[in-house]
Amino acid sequence: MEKQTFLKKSPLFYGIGDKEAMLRRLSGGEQVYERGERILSAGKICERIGVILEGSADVVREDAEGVPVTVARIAEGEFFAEAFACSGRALAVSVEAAVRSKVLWISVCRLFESGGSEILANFLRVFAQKNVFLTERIGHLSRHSLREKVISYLHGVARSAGSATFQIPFDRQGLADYLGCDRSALSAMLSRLKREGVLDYYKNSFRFTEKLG
Amino acid sequence: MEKQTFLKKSPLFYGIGDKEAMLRRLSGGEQVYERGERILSAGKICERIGVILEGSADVVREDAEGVPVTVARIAEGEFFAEAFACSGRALAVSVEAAVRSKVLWISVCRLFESGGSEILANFLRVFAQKNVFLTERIGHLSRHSLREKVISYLHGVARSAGSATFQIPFDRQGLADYLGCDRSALSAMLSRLKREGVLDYYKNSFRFTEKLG
DNA sequence: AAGATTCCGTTGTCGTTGCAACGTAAAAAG
DNA sequence: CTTTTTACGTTGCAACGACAACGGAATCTT
Repeated sequence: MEKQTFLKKSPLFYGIGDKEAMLRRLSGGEQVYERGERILSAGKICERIGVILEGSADVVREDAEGVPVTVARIAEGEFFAEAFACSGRALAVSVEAAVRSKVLWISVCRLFESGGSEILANFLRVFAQKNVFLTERIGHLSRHSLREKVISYLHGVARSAGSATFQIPFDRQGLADYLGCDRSALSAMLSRLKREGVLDYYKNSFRFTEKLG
Repeated sequence: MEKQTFLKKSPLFYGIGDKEAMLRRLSGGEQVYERGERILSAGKICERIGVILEGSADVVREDAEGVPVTVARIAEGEFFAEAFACSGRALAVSVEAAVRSKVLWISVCRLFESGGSEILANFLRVFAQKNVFLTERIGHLSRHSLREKVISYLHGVARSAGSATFQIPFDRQGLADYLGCDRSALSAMLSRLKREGVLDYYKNSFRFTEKLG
């Protein structure tokens, strides 16, 4: 992805007149990382937001026993470390290049000091939206049984779609990760709900058989 | 809490020269709500951020069966609806006054249009920090067993404290809610970890007996 | 001081779910 | 077309955890 493409498509730069000039004001440089190379290390303070222009990167968290676990993948055009950089908190995760990747860095202090109100407003909107998504996911994860987790999630999607028929953006493994459960347990619960007549589904298309809350 | 106290203490107005003038620019008015009165309704678009100047409010979410569940309480000096208002998304929750309460409203469009860079940067920092907290909680909630949830959480606190001895800001029920589990199951797990020699604790004071990851 | 209330740990039961293993179907690679 | 890989569902099992109920300790109230 070219820098121009990113500038054009990213909500961070939406409505900014001279996007390239703005990026020059905010730029913290570009850098290429080889496959497997460490981009950011947990525990460090990061003062830049990273944008993946080419390639992809893995977010790695160390669990309690010190075993590294990949918790997310950053794809082309997406960014990372934004919350840590903007809040000034130490990184809780590390980031590694999954393949040879080009990263565009955005300096947070320049954003705060020489960025305009428009771009700050854009960042605020993006953060607020992410906030809503995270809170939503917490709502599902907080349920005490798998059945409730699944129904809570599917109802949420149905409500967003405004219809009892809807599609989900996950495959089974992805949904299991999102809901913090086992894939096979999820499959079993889905077919149980189908058997009970609550749901019907085929692949990623779902339909609530009963009335919608 | 007086408006001046809020302005002085809130990170939203940190470093703003004339805080009162800024608030006048952003103000969406003040309003008093009686105990039990609906402040915001799920499904609506909200264009203001609410600040509780006096009293407290409950955040109520409707579960899949339509049963209202209180998911959080907003205390004096805290704010609510900020993520929905700033992202422009419809409210996923309702807010009701827990007691007779006074709410200060902050207009988001004025924040975006006539607010300065400084205050936008403050909001951005606050959102980013909340983002980090939410992500942290998701990390704990995503674990597949209660044992892992508890250890993940406690290790996180220990790491923040930089010591194997630390205090937690929850009572047992509060921690159970945070981790999405049953209180008695949590108690049982804690005493099991103590019995196994992993942990030691008394009330809210904890200590890891083994090495810290 | 006595009673009421809250908080916490324990126990027992039963449904649940993580986990490993397997089979099938579809998709991708060759 | 054949082989390989990936995605899903199913099953069995053992461990787990939600839930209810209880008792004790500490705190608050009167």
